[in-house]
Amino acid sequence: MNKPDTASDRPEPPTASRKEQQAIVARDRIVRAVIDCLDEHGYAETSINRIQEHAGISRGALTHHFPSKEELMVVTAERLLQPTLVPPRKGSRHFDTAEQRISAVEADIVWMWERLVDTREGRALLEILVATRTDVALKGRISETFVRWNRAINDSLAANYLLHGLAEDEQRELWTMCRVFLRGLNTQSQFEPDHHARSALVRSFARMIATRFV
Amino acid sequence: MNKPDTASDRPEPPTASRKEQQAIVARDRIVRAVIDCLDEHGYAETSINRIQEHAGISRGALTHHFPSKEELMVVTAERLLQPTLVPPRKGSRHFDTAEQRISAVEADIVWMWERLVDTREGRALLEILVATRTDVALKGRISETFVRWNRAINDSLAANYLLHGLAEDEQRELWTMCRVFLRGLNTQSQFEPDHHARSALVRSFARMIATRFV
DNA sequence: CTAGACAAACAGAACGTTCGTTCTGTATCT
DNA sequence: AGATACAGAACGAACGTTCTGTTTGTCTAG
Repeated sequence: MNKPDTASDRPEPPTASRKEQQAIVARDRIVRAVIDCLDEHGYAETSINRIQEHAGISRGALTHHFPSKEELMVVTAERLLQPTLVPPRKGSRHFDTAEQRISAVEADIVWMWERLVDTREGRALLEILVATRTDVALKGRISETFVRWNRAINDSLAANYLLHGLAEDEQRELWTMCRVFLRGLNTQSQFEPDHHARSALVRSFARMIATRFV
Repeated sequence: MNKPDTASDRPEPPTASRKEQQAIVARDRIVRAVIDCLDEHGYAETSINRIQEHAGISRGALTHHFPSKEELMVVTAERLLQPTLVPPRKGSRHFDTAEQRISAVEADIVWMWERLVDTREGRALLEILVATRTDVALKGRISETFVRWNRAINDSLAANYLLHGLAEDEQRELWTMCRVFLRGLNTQSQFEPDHHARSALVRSFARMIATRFV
């Protein structure tokens, strides 16, 4: 119990013995299965049985790596928040004209939608988010992670755009609006089944937000 | 099975016999219990047992009125979409100045958040929406209802604001953005637990949207 | 270098609980 | 009388957890 903190998910910190690597691979397979199941069947129907079958792993192996379902969801949530959630910088971020800056922001918002939100991972995260709202045990385990992530992502995004004309608070607010909107759009498919219509909505929204970046 | 279509939820169409009223009251109690359970415990934990206990009704009575859980969710979803989801008209909707119009739209968006989305009913609807995404049986029963509601609500909102300077398509798009944003905000509490911060975000968003109503 | 103790990885049976549904029976209104 | 409202027991299936084995690397004493 004197290990660093949580179990390591990254391939090799110092060295990884064969047994450790084996465990890492298994844990990875399981977490991926959880993400797939959440996306395909939703939180309510993501049972241990289903995860086990989808991961192609025995019941014993699953319970060995994750003693409880709660543990499974906590680790999955952390995994889903792990990737860099900031659009990649393409060249310099110093823009000469306002129109250049607007286009860049617009493209980044569309990128967020296509690469982060409207994906297996994005939908899986939504399932966990909604479930966490009412599951007090789960909330106690990961709510702090969510709050910290929220602060970190706002800082990263603000740092990504060097604007002197717009207060940092306002920038953070605009990016928060983006995330909220895109998350809401993940549930809009019930009302608007046409995928193109939703994409068009993203573009309109992106343009509206982008023009606020003076 | 030759009844109109679905069971009636409205109090009295022509006359209501004592037995009919009794049934209506029971059904209403049950649907309210479902809404409360969805809000408090989420979709996954809204079991028949819990609903029955919360409604203060026997198991037999529950299964008598709603033979299956799916039926229960369908009726609840229809109930949640039933109320007028358009802000009440306050006086005339003909505005002299642009600033008046902006203020009116802004106030209406805040009204939607406070009275429709950030409520028991709003959260319950979100639970059903998310569950419906992956539950094919449920989807088959209510997806058409969602689509029709979406069209109807856009028409109502557009009709509520007599604008000649803005194309109707653009108005519908703006209102859709509002609904998507507010729905997404219902899941934002995990990232931003401070209720005041979220309210402030609504006001900022409302102002941004309102200024688009030229 | 290797024998062997030990812990970790894995397999699967068994646990009690809860799920949603079905069934039989009783009271009440039409 | 007959249908409807209600009550509650009983059902098998599925849930998440706990348990007992078996295999397989790892580490150390000799």
